[in-house]
Amino acid sequence: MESPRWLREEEQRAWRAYIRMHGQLTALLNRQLQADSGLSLADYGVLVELTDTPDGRLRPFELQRELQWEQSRLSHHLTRMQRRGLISREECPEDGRGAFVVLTDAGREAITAAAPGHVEAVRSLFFEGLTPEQVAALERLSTQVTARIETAAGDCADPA
Amino acid sequence: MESPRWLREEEQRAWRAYIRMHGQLTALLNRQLQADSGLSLADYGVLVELTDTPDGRLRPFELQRELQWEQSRLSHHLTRMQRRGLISREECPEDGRGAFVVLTDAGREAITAAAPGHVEAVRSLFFEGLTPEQVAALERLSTQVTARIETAAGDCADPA
DNA sequence: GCGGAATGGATGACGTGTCATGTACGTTGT
DNA sequence: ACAACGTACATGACACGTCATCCATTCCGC
Repeated sequence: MESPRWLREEEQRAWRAYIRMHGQLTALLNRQLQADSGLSLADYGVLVELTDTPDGRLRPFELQRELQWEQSRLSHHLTRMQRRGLISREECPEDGRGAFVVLTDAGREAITAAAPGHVEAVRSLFFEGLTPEQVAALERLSTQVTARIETAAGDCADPA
Repeated sequence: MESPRWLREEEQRAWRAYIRMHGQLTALLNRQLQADSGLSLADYGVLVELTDTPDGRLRPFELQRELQWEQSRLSHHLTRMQRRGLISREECPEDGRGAFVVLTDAGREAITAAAPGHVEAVRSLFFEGLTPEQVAALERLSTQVTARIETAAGDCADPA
């Protein structure tokens, strides 16, 4: 505790570069998506998950597991998407507490229209500047960190 | 345009892993910072910039350049930080339009108290899981992408 | 100097995210 | 059977971020 173990200089630089990169990247992606199709990245994520299921319907808790969102964030966001007609909610017969989130036709059209432009933006802003080795390294790095984070979070929630 | 050039599978995986990692990471860092010191990551960023100057004062547009924030976001955030007593605003003598953002004593105390815990969280959640090569690779990758993004953004703002 | 453009900054409206809490239903143990 | 607990989800309050817009001042060409 005496000396709080600052970051080494390379770590500082890497951290700042990373934070800056992510901020710029998501800002641009969000703007592109919003301008071209009226969707946010958050909307896009929800719609992708729904589109990935055969019948375009999921329980909120399944969506939550996939997106790794807070429950209340998801609930609020679904309310807003419902208001805009992108999804609808239905009751769940086999669990009186539960619900279903259902992709509407408008929702399916929106994601279908938005996807090509978004994918193209991700590619041109991000992947086209990287070598395959860098892409592989990024995946490894992200996976390692995520694993580390999840054990850390588990520790404080479930301290055996 | 005919076929919208989807991402390759490795890219898909890397992208999803990256998005997931970043979400979890910032969520945890934000929570830790908030719980331990009542600051958000945004507050922290502003206070760091101010602390990095000799007299703890900056023009808003300088802050904006460093943080790469939207101008109105900065303005709103400064208003909130001012309301909480972390900073104050002063008039700028040599430019009648301008202003100064000044670190208050409370602001300096807050960042001083918050920094060790935050740095430790960044280290333990992020850097301790990575090799020096990975850190270096991350910095290169981030720098490359940022450069790419900035030329792209420049292009559409200033199309010669 | 004067009119127009550019710059520094603030603000209101509105969508978004978090925390704390509420509610209703299911599950489990006795 | 019923109390206790857990799970699925919603909600209100409030902080945060973006967009469009506004105001004041400075800069620049004439």
